[in-house]
Amino acid sequence: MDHRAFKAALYAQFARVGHTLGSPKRLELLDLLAQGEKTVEALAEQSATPIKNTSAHLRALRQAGLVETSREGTYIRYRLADDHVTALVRSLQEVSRRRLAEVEQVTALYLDRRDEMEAVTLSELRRLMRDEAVTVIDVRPRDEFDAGHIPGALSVPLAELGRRLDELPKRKEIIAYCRGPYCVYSLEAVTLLRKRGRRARRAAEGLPDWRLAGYVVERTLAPAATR
Amino acid sequence: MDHRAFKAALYAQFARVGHTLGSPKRLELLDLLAQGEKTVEALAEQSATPIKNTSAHLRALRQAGLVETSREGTYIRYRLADDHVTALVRSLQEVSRRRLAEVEQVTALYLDRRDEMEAVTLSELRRLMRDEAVTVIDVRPRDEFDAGHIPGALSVPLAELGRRLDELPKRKEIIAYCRGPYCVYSLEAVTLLRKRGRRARRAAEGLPDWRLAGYVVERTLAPAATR
DNA sequence: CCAATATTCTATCGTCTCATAGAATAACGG
DNA sequence: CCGTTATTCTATGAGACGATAGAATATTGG
Repeated sequence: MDHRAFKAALYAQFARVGHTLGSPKRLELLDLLAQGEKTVEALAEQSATPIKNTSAHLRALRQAGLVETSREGTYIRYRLADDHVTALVRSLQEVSRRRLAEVEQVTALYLDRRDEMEAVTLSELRRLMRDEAVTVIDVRPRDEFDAGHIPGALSVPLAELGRRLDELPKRKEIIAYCRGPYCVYSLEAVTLLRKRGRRARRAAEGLPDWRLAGYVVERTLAPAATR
Repeated sequence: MDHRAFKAALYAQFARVGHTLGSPKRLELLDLLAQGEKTVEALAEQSATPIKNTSAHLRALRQAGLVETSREGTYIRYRLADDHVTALVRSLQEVSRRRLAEVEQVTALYLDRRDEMEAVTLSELRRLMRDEAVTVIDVRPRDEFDAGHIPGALSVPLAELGRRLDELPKRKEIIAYCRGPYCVYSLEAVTLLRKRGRRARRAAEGLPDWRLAGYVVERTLAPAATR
């Protein structure tokens, strides 16, 4: 085996992984899976994609070694193969953000820029929590909270936030976090909270980023209901 | 613009970058560019690809925002858009390595496993250099050395190593580094050095990784000859 | 302004990929 | 062991992509 053949084989393998990152749906699935393992059904619903397509994409991801499966009754659960996959996806997003003006345009259309400016970094958040200066809420679906959350955070899924406002202290500032830098749950939570007269900001990143930063992640013991 | 449309647009942009990572040649070009800027001609030669193909791939990379160009006389120089791109490529390689048994098989065919075991990590290397315990040689082509190298390292391109052995101290251990974890220059250098009775090891990673680790990189002032 | 050089642009053909439909498989509940 | 549910496998047509050939562009030097 000579130089060229070696290089070609090597880069062919890298490209195999790279190729699976070339589809919007697959990237969305990876982002969802970064929140914790999920069934095909849940992934299909949360990505608004037919189950058959979802299954096909998941197969591609598995063949590239990015995700793994395990069976639980008639359900099959998918999860990321390891944290390096999360890091890879985030790295891709980071490069995209810096390089593609389009992403800025797209996000500007949806995300209010002022909210972004006020976002709390994870290290700041950590300090604020240590000082008990803030109330932190996790506005993701409950199963994602159960699969892993910031210790001390309250699970208040976005859908429940409106009717559970009383549970939250009135004075302390509230920090909402969700899936990641491009997840809009925390943004909507902040908007709602402010409308109701609370002081609130969003975290700049989400739970997967917290994990990647090496901070402690807590799990709810009783395994979550599916979904 | 609603949730789904926003997400779709966002992930479409990420996928645009991801897609360009799906071709072996493009990944190879990115790896080469991580060593410093190069002309199309140099890239074509070093990747053993026709210029036309190289140009086409470079165009794809530029459209995705991963590389930038500048003109210098009749030559056009390409360079990575920023260090995040290097990090992305390394992240991809890391995930590939962990996940694809094939990469291990491929590398095992070419890289001698024992050499890998003895590789010096960059932080170790840094310590050894501080103590002046080793001689460090950069076995990449000289233009890559000029574009950026470990301070204190000697430029000894692999092709010149055989006839320049006298320049290297006889007692001190020699550490060779090159382009990155999968570059074979340093491996071949170590093999040659040992054959000639020197104590030698390779660095586990290359110059781009040194840069990413945040260590100081030195440049040769007189801009290198092309190539 | 013309020739030479480096590079890109445009167009073509074969190949790969995607979405998706229909059939198949695997585990559970009765 | 049979029906049900969750999921995968197989097959197919439309479209996208890669390698590459030929024409075009931009800069330099005369």
